[in-house]
Amino acid sequence: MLDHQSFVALEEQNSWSTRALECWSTEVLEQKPESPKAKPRPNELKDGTPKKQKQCNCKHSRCLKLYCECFASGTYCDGCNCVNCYNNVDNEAARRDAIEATLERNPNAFRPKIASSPHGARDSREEAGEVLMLAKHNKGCHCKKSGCLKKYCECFQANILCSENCKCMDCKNFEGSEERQALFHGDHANNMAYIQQAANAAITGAIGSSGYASTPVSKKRKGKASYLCIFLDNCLWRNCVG
DNA sequence: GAGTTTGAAACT
DNA sequence: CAGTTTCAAACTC
Ligand SMILES: [Zn+2]
Ligand SMILES: [Zn+2]
Ligand SMILES: [Zn+2]
Ligand SMILES: [Zn+2]
Ligand SMILES: [Zn+2]
Ligand SMILES: [Zn+2]
Repeated sequence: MLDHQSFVALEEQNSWSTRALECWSTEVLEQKPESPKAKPRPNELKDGTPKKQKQCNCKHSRCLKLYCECFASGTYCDGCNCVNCYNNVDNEAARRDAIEATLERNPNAFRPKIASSPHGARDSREEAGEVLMLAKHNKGCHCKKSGCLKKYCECFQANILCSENCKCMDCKNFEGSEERQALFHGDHANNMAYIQQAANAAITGAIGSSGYASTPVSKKRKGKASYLCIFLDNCLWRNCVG
C-alpha cells in the first residue's frame, strides 16, 4: 500500500487530465453577461495553484473545440505545441465565439465532469479508495473496447468507478472486478503506469486544490516528464523514468 | 518517434 | 435521436 511519503512524492505530478475533468474553468464560467472588466488576462494562476499547464498538441481544431484540453479546461493555451492556435489573447473574439457556441451545445461543457465526493476528510488509510468510490462521472462513459480500464475511459482516467450514468460495454471498472483488482495487485511490472496514475489521480482529487503545502521532491527529471515514480529507485517497471 | 487504437466531441 | 466523422490523446511497438 502507498504510504504517506509516496503520496507526497506524487503530488508534484499533478495530473492535468484529471484536473481538466474536475476543475472549474475560471475565465469561462463567468456567467455574468457583462462584468465591467472583462480582463483579457491569460491563465492567471490563482496563487497557490501551481501552473503546471500540460500542453496540448492540437493541429486541426485551432484549440477552439472541446477536443482541445486547454480549451476544455477553460484556460488559454500557453506553451503548447498546437498549430493554428486561436485559444489565446490575440484571438479573443474568436475564442469567445467558440466558448459561446460550445456552451450552446452543452451548457455544462466547462463544468466539472466529475461530481466530487460528498465529503472530503476520510480516515487517512483509504482516502484514495473513498474518493474513488463516491465520485461519479456526470455523463458517464460509452466505452466499447477498453473495458474501462485504460485512460481512454474518462471514468478510469479520473480514477473513479463506472456508474449507472455509464453506457459502456463489457465494463470492468466496477468494485470487485477481477481485472480491475489485477491492475493494482497484479504481478508488478506492466501495471505500473496505472498504479501511478491512479495514485496520483486520487491525490489530486483528494487534496489537489484543497491546499496541502506542497513538498517538491524534485524538479523536472530528464527535462520532460514531471512524473515521480512512487517506487523511486526500486521501481521494476522498465519504462520508469524515475 | 511512428503508427495504431480509442471514445468524446462534432457533425449530419 | 442515431449514425458517421473528426480529433487528439492513450497506447503500442
Ligand atoms: Zn489545443
Ligand atoms: Zn493548449
Ligand atoms: Zn492551442
Ligand atoms: Zn469507460
Ligand atoms: Zn464509465
Ligand atoms: Zn465502464
